[in-house]
Amino acid sequence: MQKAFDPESFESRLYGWWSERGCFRAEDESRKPSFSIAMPPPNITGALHNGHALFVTIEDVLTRWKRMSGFNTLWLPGTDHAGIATQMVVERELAKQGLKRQEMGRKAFLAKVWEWKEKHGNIIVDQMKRLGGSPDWSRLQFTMDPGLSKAVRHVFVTLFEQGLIYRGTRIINWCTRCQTALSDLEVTPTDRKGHFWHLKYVPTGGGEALVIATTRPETLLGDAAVAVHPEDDRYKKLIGKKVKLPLLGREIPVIADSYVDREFGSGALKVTPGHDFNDYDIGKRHNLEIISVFDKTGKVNEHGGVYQGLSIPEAREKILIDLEAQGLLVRTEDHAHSVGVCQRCERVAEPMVSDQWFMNVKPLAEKAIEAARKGEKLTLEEVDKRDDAIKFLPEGWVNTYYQWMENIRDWCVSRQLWWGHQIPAWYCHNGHITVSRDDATKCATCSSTKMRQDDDVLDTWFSSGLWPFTTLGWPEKTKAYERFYPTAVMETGFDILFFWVARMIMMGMHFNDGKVPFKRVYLHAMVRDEKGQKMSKTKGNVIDPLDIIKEYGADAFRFTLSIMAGQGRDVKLSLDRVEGYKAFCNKLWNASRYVLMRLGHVASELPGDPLPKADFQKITGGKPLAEWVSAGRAKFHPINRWILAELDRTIAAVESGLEEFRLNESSQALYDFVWGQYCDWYIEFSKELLQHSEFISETQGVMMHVLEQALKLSHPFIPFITEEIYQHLPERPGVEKGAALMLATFPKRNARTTPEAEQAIEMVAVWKASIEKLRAFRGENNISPKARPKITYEVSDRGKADAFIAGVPVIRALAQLESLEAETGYLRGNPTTGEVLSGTAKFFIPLKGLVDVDGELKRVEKEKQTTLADIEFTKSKLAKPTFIEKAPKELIDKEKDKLRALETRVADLDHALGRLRQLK
RNA sequence: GGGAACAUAGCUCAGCUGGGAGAGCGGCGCCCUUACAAGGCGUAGGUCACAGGUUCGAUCCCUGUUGUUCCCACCA
Repeated sequence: MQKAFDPESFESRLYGWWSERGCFRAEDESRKPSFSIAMPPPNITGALHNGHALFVTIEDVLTRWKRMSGFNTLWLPGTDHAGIATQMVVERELAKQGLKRQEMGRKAFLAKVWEWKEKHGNIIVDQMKRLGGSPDWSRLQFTMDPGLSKAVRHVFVTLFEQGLIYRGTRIINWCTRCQTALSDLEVTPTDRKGHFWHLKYVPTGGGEALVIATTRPETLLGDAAVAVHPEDDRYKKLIGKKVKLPLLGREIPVIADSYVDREFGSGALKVTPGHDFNDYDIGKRHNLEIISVFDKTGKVNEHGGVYQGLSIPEAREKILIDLEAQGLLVRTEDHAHSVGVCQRCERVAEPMVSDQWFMNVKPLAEKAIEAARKGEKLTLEEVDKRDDAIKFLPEGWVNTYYQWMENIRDWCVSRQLWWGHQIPAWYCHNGHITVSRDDATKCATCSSTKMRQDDDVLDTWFSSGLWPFTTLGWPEKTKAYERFYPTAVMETGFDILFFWVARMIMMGMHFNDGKVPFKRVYLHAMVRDEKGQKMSKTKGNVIDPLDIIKEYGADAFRFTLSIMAGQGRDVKLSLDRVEGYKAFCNKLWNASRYVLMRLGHVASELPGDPLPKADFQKITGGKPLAEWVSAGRAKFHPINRWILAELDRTIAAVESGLEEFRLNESSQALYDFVWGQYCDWYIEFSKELLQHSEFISETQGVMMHVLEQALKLSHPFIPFITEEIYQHLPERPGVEKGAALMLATFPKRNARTTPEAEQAIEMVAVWKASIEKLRAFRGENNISPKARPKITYEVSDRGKADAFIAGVPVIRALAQLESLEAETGYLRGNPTTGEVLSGTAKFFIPLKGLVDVDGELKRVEKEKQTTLADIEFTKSKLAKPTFIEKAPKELIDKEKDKLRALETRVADLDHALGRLRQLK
């Protein structure tokens, strides 16, 4: 092993090695239980960002954990064609060569997109590999693969046959730049500074003009009426009368509708059914004419009179000038309001009336709500066992889901794009529609053979909504489908809860006999920068995950993401943290080197004390280490028993964290164990233990076993470094040479703590406390780390004498003492002796030449003060009659014991103070 | 307008349904001790946003206030 941890030297080598050995493969036929995750397919236009890194990490941790735990594990990867996004990227690319999609024609353009896809579509796949992701790449799917496309058609046609998909003329959101319809979700409300213009509408019969406020004066071209509230006394007499539309002079009626808010503006509303959602509804109620005045490119059409041909902003400007000139503009005020913009290009989305395909999702939504309601009442384990319930994690999201689902509206599924699944509907020259799974050549109504397929494609989310089952070969009843549907968990970002998760649940249940597509939904947080701001190119605060990997290694990055991915919390990515966890990897690396040296399998750099080369065949008598440990651990040295108990505790913590997707808890437990226990204490203890021949082989065995288990336990989080170290481990019974850690068995928690383990934990706790007290004494008194004092001890708790004495050698070693012997009366009472008390023992330290008396006086005085405060606090607690009456007995006894101990302590401190003062 | 989450050490966060607050980074001091200076040891630093309530006891449960963030919604 190299001396320094250098992730670049092994990451890509190991990934290739796993891949060659088929470590990522899931089996269609297997006796093992199944565990499956459908990967949220990244867009083919995407470059790996931190959101991807987070989901790859989380899903890979789960996948690797389940794989090692004996499951036939499928993590199914794929990519999404991402209709608008991809089409825009390719169009931009072509524009550089002076090419336009409209001029090329559909066929040639699509050929270019496919070409682009072949070239760039898998970049993100390679990037996911850099992170160590372990999906079954042999099953990689693309939303426009033939199988999936076939399934999409099947779904569309089936829904059409069921009357759930229909073609209709309705008001929809339209992007004049992308020139396509958008669903409600693809329009993002954005705060914009605008104006409120107050316009005059003059009644035809004369009289006072109506003043109407609008933020969009250009829409007056399409006004079909003016609406007032039926109870509004100001306008009552005008209802049924007509007013003259400014500029155009068309006469429009004044109607009464209770939708109008009397308090808002002037209380009169211009109604433009062709270009406003609410006005469209009002228009329906009053049978108003729908006048569309803008065309698909956002220009005024032939209904706009002299304004025809102007763009919307141009028309607005001109209209305002003209209104002003005619004295019809009463006043203008600033007005901040929210407008819907196209999610992709950020241009203001126009409500327009248009022919589109819609899906009635309400009936599907009801069942999807039902599944979540069931899941809410069940535990995670119960949900895992059935296929009709879904559990949300964090639970709070389920409310957001209900809110949307309960108010769901028909989904506009057609898009006026070329890149995507073309709608399987054909029109004959008589205008009949034929919807068909195969390319229609004959009209179903009139048998005409002059057929033309609908130009439109489906919303990208339509096909991704089918992802969890179409990727398994559905509608064919494939083995993969039988084995892996429903999937275990859907892990993705909350930002696509409605776009994707909700639709998968609806579609999944509808097309799979009510079986949910996944049993758990785990919504992870957003990755933000360290100040909590969204990362964006314009802010310039984007951290490229590939740069992080390059600088700190994939493992350190993964570990950072895991430990920061507390449920539902934002992940504030800070490079300081990544650096800290790289240090953790380095620690693990070096601890492993130490172990290998002590096993004699790596040339020791230590002068002298060569240890025998560990022969595990001999040490364990041919048994696998785990068996040898569980058979013999009760009789091991307390230090070995203790670290095994700590390991058990860690296994339990890691596992329970993983079960509930609390990756932060699992990784924190690993960190604490590896660094805080194994490295800081066990390895230090072992240096002493290995000096005693009777403990050498036992300690070598335990040291090796614990390292191996720790590597297994950490592997899902930090796969590369653990595999690399694992491959350096010496031969041992039960482990095939060259076996991959990735496919090793995940540690199982030990049944329960035995008395022997309890005893060892207690003993080691006493030793650690003694060492810490002695170190603190040295630190506070500025005793040089190089000094090796000779000190003595006296056991204060006779019952624990043996336990304490067994630890004397390690205390001596870790507290850097020349000697630690039983006090024989020589140091006690000597005015130059310092005393350190630690629970069960008292230490006597000759101070002469080591310490300055003033410093020590200060220290003791300070400790006395805090102890006195503690006594005060405890006394007052015990003095309360209500506490004595109502608090549990154990607690009261504990408090009383504590008080006694504190009082003894104060007496000792007074004693020490007296001595020190004498010394002065 | 409706809903949700959050507010704990200088910074980033733990604290898993109540019994005297923890970690990492940063700070300070000492040490290149034979796995690791990407290290070791020690140490400082908190009225757990604020105000009430429940309780013997509240960072934790309830109510309100303030602040931050997010989602949903048709106010022209």
